[in-house]
Amino acid sequence: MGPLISVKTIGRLSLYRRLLNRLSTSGTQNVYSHQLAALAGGTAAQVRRDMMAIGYMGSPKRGYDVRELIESIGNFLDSAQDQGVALVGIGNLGRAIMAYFTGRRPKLHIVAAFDSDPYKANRVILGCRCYPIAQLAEIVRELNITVGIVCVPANEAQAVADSLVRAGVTGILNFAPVPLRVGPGVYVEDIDMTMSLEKVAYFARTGSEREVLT
Amino acid sequence: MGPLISVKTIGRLSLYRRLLNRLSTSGTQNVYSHQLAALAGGTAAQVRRDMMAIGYMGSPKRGYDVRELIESIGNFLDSAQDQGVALVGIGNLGRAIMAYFTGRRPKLHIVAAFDSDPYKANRVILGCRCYPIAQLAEIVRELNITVGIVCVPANEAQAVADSLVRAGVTGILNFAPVPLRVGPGVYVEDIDMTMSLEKVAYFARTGSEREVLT
DNA sequence: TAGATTGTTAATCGATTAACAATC
DNA sequence: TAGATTGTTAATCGATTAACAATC
Repeated sequence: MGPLISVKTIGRLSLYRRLLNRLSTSGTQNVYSHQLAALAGGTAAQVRRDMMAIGYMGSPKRGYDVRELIESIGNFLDSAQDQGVALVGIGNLGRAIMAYFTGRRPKLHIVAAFDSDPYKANRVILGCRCYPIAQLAEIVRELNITVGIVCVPANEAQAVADSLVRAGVTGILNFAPVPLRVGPGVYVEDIDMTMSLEKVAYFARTGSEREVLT
Repeated sequence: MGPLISVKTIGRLSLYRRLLNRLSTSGTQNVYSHQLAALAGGTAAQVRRDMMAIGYMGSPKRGYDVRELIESIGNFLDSAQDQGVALVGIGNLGRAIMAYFTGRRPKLHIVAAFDSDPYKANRVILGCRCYPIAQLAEIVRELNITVGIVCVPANEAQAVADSLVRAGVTGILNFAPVPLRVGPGVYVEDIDMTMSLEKVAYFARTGSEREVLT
């Protein structure tokens, strides 16, 4: 059992790594907490706390070593073995997400896609095999898939989530515009684009002095 | 100047309204805080706090009136006039988002799209006129657009955001995998799908007892 | 009335911020 | 050394939770 790390910290680590990769390719070898904070849109103290949380120590003289830090974050975030991902719902959004994630992370692959529409199933999209949703449980078990991405309409989302969990999935990224209810062993991250757009529209209208709240 | 409401509350109101609309179409007339909380994945106390924040009062006997509550939330969230939205970046994700939001909210329309690729510009997608990015400032001002959606690659995102803000946009929904820096008068909501997927993969692997943290 | 739900206030909890000694 | 940055601890802040009187 590793150290206890919050959801927010895990998310920031993902962001830090991407920012560090960009720095690295442009030749930067060291970075100070306030520099990384400026890039990430946070505070220097928060960056240092996050680094302490994963047990990576900097030095007062040179800050953090970019290469070592990327590696330390990878030790935390990345799985040792390949992790399979299932995408459910191959509509516009599903296909865009498939294209977006393909080849982005070496250990994290979308290895199967599912759709209730038989015309969408039984083909190959971006190198990923698509199946009818009736085969979901079978394929998820067979391929040892642990992560699901839900891109189906709101009224199908809960049933899809239930099927995924029953088949052994323990983490779900949910794009359906409705919260999912799952058991205690399963982590769900909701991406609610409608909510986000309405928030933006609201604060675009009423001014951003309220942005400071929370 | 209306009452002070937090970003989180505004987001939840958006969710409540959608859930209430579903209840309404299925004939439900009243709802209790714990029922709405169960649907939204929150607590009853939180729902009641949110209702108090927008000044809508329930009754101990009948809880909240669904129809009135939908209307009260609308008074808060919705603009009196139409609000124009600009979408920048008409790749896979951009087109999916365009399809996703088209016709979803009566007062919130994507009225212009932009892309740096001339082959994508100067056409109509889903009823929305597309322009070369060179015309962004001009069109945004002309159409009084106040909300921008950024779907361009990471290395172009900050420049696009700067252009949008200069042209008068005061709210940005950012899908580019990099945080945007904007001045104080502008609200930015980041949707970082890579971060979200890595979080899900991490907690799918390490178990969800840590999910409780934060 | 009895009872569940409501609005409201006080207590708790966690995260952020500020302060500071240690380090290169 | 001087000085900026680091890890660490204490103070602050905000939100959530719990407790409770008021209401239909």
